[in-house]
Amino acid sequence: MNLHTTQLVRTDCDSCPIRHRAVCSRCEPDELDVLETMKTYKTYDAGQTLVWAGDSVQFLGSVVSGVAALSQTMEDGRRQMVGLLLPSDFVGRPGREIAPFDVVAATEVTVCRFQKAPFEKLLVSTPSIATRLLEMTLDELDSAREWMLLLGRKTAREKIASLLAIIARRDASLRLRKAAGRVQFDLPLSREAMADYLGLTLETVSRQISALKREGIIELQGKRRINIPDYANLLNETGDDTDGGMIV
Amino acid sequence: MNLHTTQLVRTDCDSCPIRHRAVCSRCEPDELDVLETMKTYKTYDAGQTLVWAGDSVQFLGSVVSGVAALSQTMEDGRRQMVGLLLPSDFVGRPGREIAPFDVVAATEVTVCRFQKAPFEKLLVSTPSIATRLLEMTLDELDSAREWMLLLGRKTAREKIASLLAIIARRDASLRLRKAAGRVQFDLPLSREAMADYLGLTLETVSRQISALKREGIIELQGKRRINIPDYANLLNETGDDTDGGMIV
DNA sequence: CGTCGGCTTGATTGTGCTCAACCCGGGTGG
DNA sequence: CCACCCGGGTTGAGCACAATCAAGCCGACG
Repeated sequence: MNLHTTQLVRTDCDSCPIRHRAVCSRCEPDELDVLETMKTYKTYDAGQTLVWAGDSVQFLGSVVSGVAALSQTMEDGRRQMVGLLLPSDFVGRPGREIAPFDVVAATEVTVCRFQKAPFEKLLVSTPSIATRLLEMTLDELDSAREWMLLLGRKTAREKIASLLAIIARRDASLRLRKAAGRVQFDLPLSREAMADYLGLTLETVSRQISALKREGIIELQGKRRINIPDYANLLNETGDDTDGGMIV
Repeated sequence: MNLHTTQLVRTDCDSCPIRHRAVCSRCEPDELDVLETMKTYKTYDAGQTLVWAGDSVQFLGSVVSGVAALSQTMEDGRRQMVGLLLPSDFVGRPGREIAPFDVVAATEVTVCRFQKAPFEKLLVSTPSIATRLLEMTLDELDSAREWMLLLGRKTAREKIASLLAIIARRDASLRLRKAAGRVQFDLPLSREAMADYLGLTLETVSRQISALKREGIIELQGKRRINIPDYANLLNETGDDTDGGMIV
């Protein structure tokens, strides 16, 4: 479990990298002061489980850095990822005692955590947090529904292209640019994690990545570094409206 | 478009069948009075589209009776249903101008509607509505994630069994009973709608239903009336934890 | 140097899709 | 009243895409 890597730090909300996108993005300075006294940072190793499905939930919070995966496992071992938690995304749900899904760190992950009960009280008394959380939840619901189209109707090739396109766009927006023309980024997911997310086997993932590489739509440096000569070509392979109606 | 069937009615919230489950379930009498002045009922024919994806949203509201489907279509015609709206479910999302998905009546549907802008104002000033909406949205998000497991990892047979099990349970809960032993109900969906929901073709849906019938797990009276001799047997075919960990 | 985990590639299989014919019941018009 | 049509559903034959089973590659690390 590598507890030695777990850290407890406290930093200023003003200088927080996710300040403008997280649950607290609409908070007034005095509200932030309250949060500041409640929060604790914790960092998890890649592969560590933050929350087990079925366990009672101890804390809620925001992903500050790294990537975590929300997933579900059937008795016979079939697994499906049902959400990717990226920086600024919210972990846990107020008002529910038991966690419905596993939360696993895909990379090293740092979370800004709050005890569940105090945060729930805050939610009632602080509309700026409640409203933002509602907004974020509605966005996540839309993403989940987009993902349902991918899982139900897209081909393996389209699934891979869609995932790469989404990660590319997200990565671009993180450095405040628009994904277009030549783009490159690091995959935060292993082939197996991609398979779990896309509803495929890892062999199929590997084959489709090879195919896209063979056709020059993507280039690889090592296993994880992806280089896209022309983002538009990649979008053509996603099966989506090429003129950007996609939500995520 | 059968406009002649469209009705405008006004009824008392106290006697509303979805009073205890809808967005308004936590409202105080005075808050209900406000809603009462704002609401309008409208009934749609089966097959009618309540909202087109991409159009600007005119209203929000609750499904009072009937079943509506939320769905998405790709340019080449592939379609995926991404949500079923049943009585008490909320239609539309505050804070978004453009509808991301089509909303189509699967059966005749009656909706209790509010103009978007006034309702959004109410949302800010009335925590009992905002809180309830957050809770409902979180529940829907969980359901969507459950559905992702089905779409990504279940076999055609498991998909059909899961859908039937869910409808059976829902139907039972509507008449305040638990699904167990012998159960029967009407399918609110055509074979095609089932296929759209399950990420299958209608031929596969038909074949799997025939297979379940052949094996005595279900019985049919006509095309739509389903009779389940033993609900536990059906659950065995869903691929889920048989001891009821399922959410929906 | 050997091992191990993550990944790639190959051969084969099988589930669900496609294309196509047909059935059935209800509604319509001659 | 019957013939016809039409939409929804069923069934069949063949195929294709992704899963499965299996071997081997590559780089990191002890």
